Amino acid sequence: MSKKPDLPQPSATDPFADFLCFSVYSTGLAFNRLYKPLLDRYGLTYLQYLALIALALRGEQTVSELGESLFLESSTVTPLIKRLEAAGTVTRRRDTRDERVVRVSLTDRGKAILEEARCVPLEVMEATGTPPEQLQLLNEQLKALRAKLVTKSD
Amino acid sequence: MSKKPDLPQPSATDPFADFLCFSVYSTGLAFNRLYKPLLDRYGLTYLQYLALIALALRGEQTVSELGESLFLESSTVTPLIKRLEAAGTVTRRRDTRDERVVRVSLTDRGKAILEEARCVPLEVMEATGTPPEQLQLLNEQLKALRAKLVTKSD
DNA sequence: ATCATTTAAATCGCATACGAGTTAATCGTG
DNA sequence: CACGATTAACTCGTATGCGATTTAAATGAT
Repeated sequence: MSKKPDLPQPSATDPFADFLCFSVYSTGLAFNRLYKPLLDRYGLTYLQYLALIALALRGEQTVSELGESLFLESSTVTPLIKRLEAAGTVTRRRDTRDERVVRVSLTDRGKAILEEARCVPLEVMEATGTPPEQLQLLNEQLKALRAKLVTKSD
Repeated sequence: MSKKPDLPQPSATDPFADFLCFSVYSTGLAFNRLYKPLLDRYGLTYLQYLALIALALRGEQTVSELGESLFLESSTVTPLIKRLEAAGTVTRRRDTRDERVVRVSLTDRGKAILEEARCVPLEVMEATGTPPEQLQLLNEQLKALRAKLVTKSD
């Protein structure tokens, strides 16, 4: 009677694993844990590292723009960049045209640290033991999903 | 001359977007933001909600086991479950056999709240506007990636 | 020009997150 | 059974994260 065979039902024994939001969440934690000891050597946290990368690749940005780059609110970005400033890796300076905006840019020291840490993401990607094209595909899927989620939360 | 055409090179103009770890990170933030207002009605944070789900689907767990379920350290789980206990959604009780371990379980109130919030994940999944089978595929890829990352960070 | 509105950044309170270290209970080996 | 080693949970300090509010500056409508 065409009864359904036992297809490789991914997690029949553990329905908790089937929450996509949880997989995204916990994979993020796993990335964080893998990066942490590698970045410790440069005195950077995971988020601080991402912020420096964003500044390196996109250039000087206002606090708001950096928030958009990192998908963070200004209430998170402000203390973040203050710590980076204290560490001497970025500069904050008020726009003379519009005193409300603060422009953030990498210092030479920030650039130098990024240069030293150049190999870190490669190490992490190799640690995944997954072919690059597959990682790239996953990245594209996640970006598409993120785009949908962002529009739904305004 | 079979010159490569302009294939849809995903992010030729924005290399920052090509960090898989960042896509995972920011998609997690996007999920959190989408869930937050929906869970507010039940007095739950995103993590508290995930913890209740884990307890509902896997049953009573020790603090360590719940940490493994959620991929969290005990230093995160302990305050989390204390807040849930204060809210009356879980109980903490010392194992009589081994006074070191604390067993966590859902209260009736916790179960009732989960029941009320039953529709939330569906709402979120619908908000993605993505076919379920595609979400399922993405979930499997992420779980595989997470497994690799976890083994590398011990 | 004045004053309500808007806007950018910062501030505040709360809840994650983790590593390092602590405490208390159990285990293991003699 | 004694006692060092291990283990489970907890505590503490630091760094995210966000929503709500605040502050200060720029805008805009009359």
